[in-house]
Formats: sequence, C-alpha cells, structure tokens
Amino acid sequence: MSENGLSLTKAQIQLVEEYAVLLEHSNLQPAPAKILALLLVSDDTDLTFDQIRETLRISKSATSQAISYLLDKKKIEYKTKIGDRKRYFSTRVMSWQEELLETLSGLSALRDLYKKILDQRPAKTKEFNRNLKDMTAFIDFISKQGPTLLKTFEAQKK
Amino acid sequence: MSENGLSLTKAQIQLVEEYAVLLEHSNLQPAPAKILALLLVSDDTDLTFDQIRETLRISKSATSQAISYLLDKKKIEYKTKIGDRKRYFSTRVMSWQEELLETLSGLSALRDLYKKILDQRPAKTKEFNRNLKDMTAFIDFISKQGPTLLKTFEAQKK
DNA sequence: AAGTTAGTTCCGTATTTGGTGAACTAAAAA
DNA sequence: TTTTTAGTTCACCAAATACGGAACTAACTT
Repeated sequence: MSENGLSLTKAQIQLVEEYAVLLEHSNLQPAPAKILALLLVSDDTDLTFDQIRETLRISKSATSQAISYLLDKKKIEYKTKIGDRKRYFSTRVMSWQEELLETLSGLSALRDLYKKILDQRPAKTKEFNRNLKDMTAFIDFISKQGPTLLKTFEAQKK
Repeated sequence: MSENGLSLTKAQIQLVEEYAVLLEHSNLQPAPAKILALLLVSDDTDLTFDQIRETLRISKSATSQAISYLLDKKKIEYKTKIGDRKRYFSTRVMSWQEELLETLSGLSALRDLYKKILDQRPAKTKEFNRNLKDMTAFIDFISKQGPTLLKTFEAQKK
C-alpha cells in the first residue's frame, strides 16, 4: 500500500477547488469536476487512477465512476505505457478545437427541437416566431462557421 | 376559484416535456425548466403566474420560487398591463442576440481562471501550456468577434 | 372595514444525488 | 497455482434538493 498522492501547492489546491466549482456550475457533478480540474492544474498532465484518487481523497468507486463518466463524455482521454498496466488520464485541452467543433455539431439536436416547436406555433405570434426561426438559423450558421472561425483565429494569432 | 390553466394539445405537452428535459440536462431544475419550455411552446407568449401554475400543476411556492430564479438569471422577463395587477411572463427569445452577447461577456471569468492556472504551470509542459494559452486567446477572440458574427449572420440571412 | 388578488416566505417531507465500503473480476506476476 | 494489480459493480447511507401546504403580506376593491 504505497503513497501515490501528488503534493500540490496551496495555490494549486485553491485553483483546483475554484475551477471545480465553476465546472459544477456548468453541469458537472463534484467528483468529475474535481478530477477535470486536477488534470488541468497539476504539474503532471497524465495521472493514474491512484494518483487521482489519493490526491483528491475520494474512494475507488467514486473515482472509477467519475472517470468512466468523463471518458464517456469525451472530457478526458488516456494513454498507456508498454510494460505498465496502468492508464494515464489527461484532459482534452490538447484537442480543444476538436472538442469545440464536436460541441457545435451537438447543437443540431437543439435546433431540431426548436424547429419542431416552431412548426406547431400559431402564425399570429409573428415576431416571436421570426425570432425562434432566427435562432435555428443562427445555430446552423455557427455550426457551419465553426471551422472558418477557427481558421480566422489561427490566422490572426501569429 | 377560477380555472386558469391553458389547454395544450398532445403535441404541445410532448414538446414541453421534451424541451424541459433538455433544459434539465443543461443545468436547470425541473420546475424552472418546465416553465421555460411552456413559455416557448404555448400559443400565448405571455402567461400569468396562475396560468403557469395551473397548466403545469405545480404549487404556488414552487411557481413563485422558479419564477424568481428565472427572473434573477434573466431567462424570462415580464410586462404589466395598466389596470391589471398581474404580471405577464415571457421567455427572452425575442432578445436572444442580446442574451448571446451577455453569455460571451460572461466567459471572461473562465478566461481569467485559465490564465491563473497557466501562470502557475511548470514551463516543461510546453505543448499543454500553449494549448491552454490558445484557449484563453480564443475566448478573447470570440468575445470580440461576437457582434461581428451576428452582423455577418444578419447580412447573409436575407 | 372587510374581502380579494397576486403573490412570497417558512417549515416539513419525499425524492434524488453523490458517495462509501465490500465483494468481485480479469489480467498479469510470482 | 496463488497472489497482486488495476480497476468495476453493487448495496446501502447521508446529505442536498425540490416541492407541497399553510400561513403571511401588501396592495387594491368593494
């Protein structure tokens, strides 16, 4: 029974907690939020199950479930090392552009629902309907504009 | 004791429930989610406290608390009619562009936190740090690009 | 002055969630 | 073949949340 926990500075602990709270406000449960935050803040970018578990002092089951959830939602990924059974988990910051484009594609479900709502609305609420229609059109617009936007961003970065 | 509930079609009930679930998945509690959904689906766009309450069959307290919450988060607004004490609540679809720009400004808190995290990271995780920096730069970029994007959208709509 | 209306606030409870520990599994190591 | 590693799954519990009911309030009406 070895000690795998990382030693974080006070500043790092503070940042993990702060970012975790922010993530909780945008729909993540506490344990996944803390894991994601840890993976962004810790010096090592690739952490094992036990490093995560012992650093955050959560149980094996909570760790297991949170990691499964984050993998499923593609919030994290892992690599392996030959001759080593452990998995090394990391956030997907490295591929944030890809993640952004996925999010944009995911918006089509919302647009479809808006369209269904619009289709059954009475014609008389004209301005309301026009705005709802504009919202669906705008979702289509940014979904298509996404890659272009990223290119523009890359170009002006330099 | 009068009957204020709206009579929704089966399709409308289905849409309210479907949209409410979607909203619950993005961080809203059940009662506020149902109210927002109702205000988007119902033929009338402006509903009173009792119309909402009776249509959704929730208690006065749940209705009151949900409405306060939604007003506070600027998800809904209300108007009054002279000679009528009631408030008429509506979703802010009419001002979705404004809402979008507010959301973009709200992103600055996230960018600031990313910056703080970046500032304490070791220099050795070079690619990781570069990506994190790009994320903060991209947040700045879209925050500034927001109004322009809306203009481009309006232009190509026609 | 006594209702009535349009809500709000408070308290209790039912439900949901978030998490634990223990038992289990599958693969690798000894 | 037994033990260790690296997790997973399950049954249960504690805490948080969402909601209902009842009492309350403030403004208007009669």
